[in-house]
Amino acid sequence: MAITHTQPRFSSKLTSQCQNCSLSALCLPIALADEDINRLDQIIERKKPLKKGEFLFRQGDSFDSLYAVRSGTLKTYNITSLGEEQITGFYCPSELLGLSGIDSSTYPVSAKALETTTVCEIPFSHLEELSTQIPSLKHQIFKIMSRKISDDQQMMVLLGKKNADEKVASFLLNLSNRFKRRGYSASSFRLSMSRGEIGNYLGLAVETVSRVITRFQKNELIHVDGKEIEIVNFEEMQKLVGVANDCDKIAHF
Amino acid sequence: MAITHTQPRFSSKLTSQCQNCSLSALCLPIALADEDINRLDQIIERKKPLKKGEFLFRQGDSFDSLYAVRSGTLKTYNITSLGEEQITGFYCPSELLGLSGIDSSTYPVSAKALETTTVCEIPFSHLEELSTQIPSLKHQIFKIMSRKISDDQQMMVLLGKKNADEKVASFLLNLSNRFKRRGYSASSFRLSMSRGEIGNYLGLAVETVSRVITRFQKNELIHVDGKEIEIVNFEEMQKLVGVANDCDKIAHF
DNA sequence: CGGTTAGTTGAAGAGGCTCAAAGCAAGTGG
DNA sequence: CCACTTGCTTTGAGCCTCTTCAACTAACCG
Repeated sequence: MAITHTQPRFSSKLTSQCQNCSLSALCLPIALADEDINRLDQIIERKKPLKKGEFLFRQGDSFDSLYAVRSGTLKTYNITSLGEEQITGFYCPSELLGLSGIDSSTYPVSAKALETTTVCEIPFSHLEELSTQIPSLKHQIFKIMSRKISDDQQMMVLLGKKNADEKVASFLLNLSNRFKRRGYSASSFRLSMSRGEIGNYLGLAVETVSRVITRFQKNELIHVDGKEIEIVNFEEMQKLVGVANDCDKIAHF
Repeated sequence: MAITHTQPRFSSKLTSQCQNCSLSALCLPIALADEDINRLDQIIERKKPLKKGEFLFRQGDSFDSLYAVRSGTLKTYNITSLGEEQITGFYCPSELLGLSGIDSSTYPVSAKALETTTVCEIPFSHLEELSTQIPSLKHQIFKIMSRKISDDQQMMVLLGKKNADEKVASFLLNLSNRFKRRGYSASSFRLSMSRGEIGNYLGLAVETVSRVITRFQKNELIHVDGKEIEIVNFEEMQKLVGVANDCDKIAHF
């Protein structure tokens, strides 16, 4: 489990790892009192980094923990009856994964690192126990799960109603917003997933993704260099998406 | 709010409405002790029936309550930037709706009755409070939300990867399973939604839905009479879906 | 290096959409 | 009780978007 808790736990001077963490404002501890953060901090295990391609958990593994991404990126996916992979989400730093495992006591998806990735493991039984003692923590969990539900429903709209251009534009703007939230550039970032994974996620063929991205570049909406993306014309991109989607959603977070 | 609580509340002889409700095994109270069910029962308001087309709540309304369907059916949908409706779910008796509103304090979708419908209103602040006192209730809420998340992800797979036949077959088998769970026939049921609404939900044109259903009937997979559906050949239907989807998911419930 | 994987580009084809029209059921008013 | 409206469903025909198949390039790695 490789935890490095060398500091006395309830010292009022020495802060917990959660308090030091640059993601704490986005992650679970939001709106918790200092002493509560310390209690949460105690149940969290910092795991050693995953290398690209390694599993955090596999579809069918028994569910024990939620995970918060500290650095890197993961994808979750499940294997369809035909043996093909279907990606259900990408996870960036500060984002929580594993929520879908609570119900069935096994993870219904696999989680794999797209690059070197570190996570905080949050044993769910401890979290649940702690949430009994800290109502605001429980509230926070409800909110996070609720948000996941409405985000997924936006994704359903995207998959059901949008064409290839709209899908790719939505995807890029969504990533842009997620980077922005944690203080990185909204206009310039690196895709940690392949074109194939983007297509899989968006319900498009690889070739279509490639063509759309190339066309966006020709029309000077974005600038592309391999996995490096720069969004040049935000207005046009948002017009493509239909303005009212991802951006609004991120705004009220 | 038109509640008809004529019985003394904590009598050990007179059971609560939740206990009498035929849906209690499927709804929230599952796994609660009798006295806890009574406490839950107290915060629940039975609302007067909604007529077809009436709103339970509207996109943007302030979020106060979850709702459990007692009878009838509802759809949830949101309005895209182009002003078109996008259906995000259908809700049958015993199913809970409103979960996506917890995060943002307003409902991100509208809920409209597809036929005469009655619901139980569960004020969320009360539920949350009660869940502090009853850990198993809190656990139950986590599970329900988690299940919603994994169901929605299955839906994303359906929308992203499946063709028209597979979508319609999945939809019908999913409904079949939901009817079965609450004791109705799995093979014979009535669609409370129009072809247009099915198409909207599945990301298909009305015409396509109509054609697929007609073809299923020709191939003797189902028998159709307007909104009445009878599934004749389950094996073939499940082959279409890919076997491993909805059915498995329902099985481990 | 040769081998492998990821990405791009072109051409052909299919699945589902759009448009248009007609059938059908339920309700409304004369 | 019938004519008319209204909304939902079905069916046909043509078109368009995206997929599939294939070839080619670039990058990466033992």
